[in-house]
Amino acid sequence: MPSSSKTRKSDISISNCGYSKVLDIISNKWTALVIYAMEDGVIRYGEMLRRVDGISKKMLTQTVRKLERDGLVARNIIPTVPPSVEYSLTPLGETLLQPMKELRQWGRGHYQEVEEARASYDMANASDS
Amino acid sequence: MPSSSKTRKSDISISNCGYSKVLDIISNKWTALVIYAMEDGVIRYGEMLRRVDGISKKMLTQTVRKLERDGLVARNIIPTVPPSVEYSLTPLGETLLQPMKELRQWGRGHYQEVEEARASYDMANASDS
DNA sequence: CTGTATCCGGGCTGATACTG
DNA sequence: CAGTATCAGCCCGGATACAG
Repeated sequence: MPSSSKTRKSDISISNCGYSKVLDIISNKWTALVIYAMEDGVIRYGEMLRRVDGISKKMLTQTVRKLERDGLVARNIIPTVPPSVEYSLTPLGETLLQPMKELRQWGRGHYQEVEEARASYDMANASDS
Repeated sequence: MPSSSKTRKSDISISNCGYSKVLDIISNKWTALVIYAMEDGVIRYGEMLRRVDGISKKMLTQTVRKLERDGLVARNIIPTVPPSVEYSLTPLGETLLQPMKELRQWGRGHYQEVEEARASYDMANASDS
């Protein structure tokens, strides 16, 4: 897993908007969930593994590393035996938490409408190929 | 392209949060960009193709169809020769636009910090494998 | 407890060509 | 103009095993 600054796919054509840059950060499957696991403060690795339901160790590490690289998450290694590692949001990460909360609130408030729209759409197009 | 309501991968373990549901809508590569192309009002297919830099016809259609199914976008077919199709946000879509704008604003305001953090991180870990 | 390494399958995505 | 169809590649992400 190179920590290179090599350009990724999303660098090619989505650099004008400024919004896409945020997506590059939070659009991964687990990123947002991991951030939310830290919204109440410091949390340890194993605790996150439990809190973020369904995530694997691999993806948790990968996600948290990326967030650390982006400066949104701080990692604090406590040299005990066995070792423990604490994660928390940086001040920068906290500023991102605000807009994300609004998005979550939108989801809670409107997702049912979305599901109804889907059902309605599928109903109307049920006979199509 | 089935319009089936078959469960997708993201249904398995990310149904508790309510936030993930929003991600299911906007986390695709192009979805957010397409929504933004409509933020100023009605826009035609070809115009979007130009406005959303780098998107292919296939992905534009696919993205816009999904949004239509989710009830966020309205499609208005004008029976001319050659035909033209207008897209616009539904009232529900407009409500989503608000939180998204805040996210975009965050990106504009903080992305430079993120880039600096990345550079710093890469610098510190340059010698690693 | 906190990771890392490897395999591998599926879906997203781009490129291209075709259609009404 | 506004799509659809098909092919192929690549990366995401899950499972599993191993390590400090």
